[in-house]
Amino acid sequence: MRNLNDNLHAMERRLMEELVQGKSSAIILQTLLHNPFKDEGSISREELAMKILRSFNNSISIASSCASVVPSAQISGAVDCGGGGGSTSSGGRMKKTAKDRRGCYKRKRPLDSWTKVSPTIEDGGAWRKYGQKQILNSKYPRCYYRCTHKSQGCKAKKQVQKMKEDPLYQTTYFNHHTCTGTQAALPQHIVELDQIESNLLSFQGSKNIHYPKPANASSLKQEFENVGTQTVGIPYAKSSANTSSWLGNVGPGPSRCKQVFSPGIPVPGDDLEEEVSGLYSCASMDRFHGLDMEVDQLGDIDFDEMYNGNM
DNA sequence: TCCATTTGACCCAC
DNA sequence: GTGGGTCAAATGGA
Repeated sequence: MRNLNDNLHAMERRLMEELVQGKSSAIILQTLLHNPFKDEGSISREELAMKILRSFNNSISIASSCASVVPSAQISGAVDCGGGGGSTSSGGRMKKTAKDRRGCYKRKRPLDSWTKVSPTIEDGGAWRKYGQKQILNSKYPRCYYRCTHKSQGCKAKKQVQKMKEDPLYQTTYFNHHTCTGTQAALPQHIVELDQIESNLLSFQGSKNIHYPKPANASSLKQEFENVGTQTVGIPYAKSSANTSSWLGNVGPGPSRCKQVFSPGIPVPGDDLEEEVSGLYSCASMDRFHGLDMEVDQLGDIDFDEMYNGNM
C-alpha cells in the first residue's frame, strides 16, 4: 500500500512537471505569437509547438498509468485511509467491506464547487458560520459558512479547513453568490474549462489573444498582498463573469474542471511580486476527483522576464 | 433586541 | 454503522 502511494506521488510529481513544462513552453510561444519580431533565442515556434505537444502526450501517458495503478475504489471520490485497503488482484476489482471503508467516506461535491488555498480565511465576502466539525484523520476542525444574505435566497456556502501545521486554509466554495450584497466581493475568479478550451482554440489563431487588465489593478494588488498566495496561470482571456477573470491552461480533461485564481496574476506592465503557488481543483472529474495539486514548481517561471522580453 | 457563534443532535449518503 | 453536513437551541456581544 505504501509502495502504491509512493508510486502515485511520483507519478503526480512527474505529471505536474510535464504540465508545468508544457505551460512554460506555451507561455513562450504565446509571447512569440504576440510579438512576432521578438527574439526568443534559438528556439523556433515549431520547436515550441512540438515541446507543448510532447508535454501533453507525456501527461496523458502518465495520467493513464495513474488510472491503471489506482484501484477504482480509491479514485471514485474516496480518500486513502492509510493502510486499511487490502490489495487488488491484477485487473480485478476488490470490493472493500463496509468496515474497511470507515474513514474513507467523502461526499460527492456538487458541480458548482471550487477550492482555493490561502493563508487567511478572509475573502471579502459576508459569511455566517453555521457549523464546525472535527473531521476524521484531520487535526483541525472544518468550519462551515453560508452567505449572510441567505434570506435573499443566496445559496453560497464555503467550508474552511486548516491545512496541517501550515498557516494555510483550504476553502471550498459551493454555489455562487446570487445576493446583491456580496456580488462585488466574489472570492476569486473562476472559469469553466469548456470556456478555457474555446479560448485555447482562439489561442491557435493567435490574433484573439488579449490581456485583460483588472478594472482596479491597485485594489487587486492590495488583495493579493493581503492574501499572500497566488495561483498562477496564463492571463490571456476574459470570462463572461462580472469581474475580470484570469485564465490558466488547465489542459485536456473532463469538463466541469475549474481553476481558481486569486487576483494579481502578473500581466504586462504590472509589477506584482511573484510569490507563486497554486491550487488546481476539479469540482467533478471522473477519475481524479479531489486531486488538488499545489504547484510550487511554477515558481521557477519568471513572468517578468517572460513579458518584458528578458528571457 | 438583534445578530453571530458555539455545539450537541439529527439526517443521510456511503 | 459511520462520518460528514446541517439544524437549531443556547449563549454571548454589540
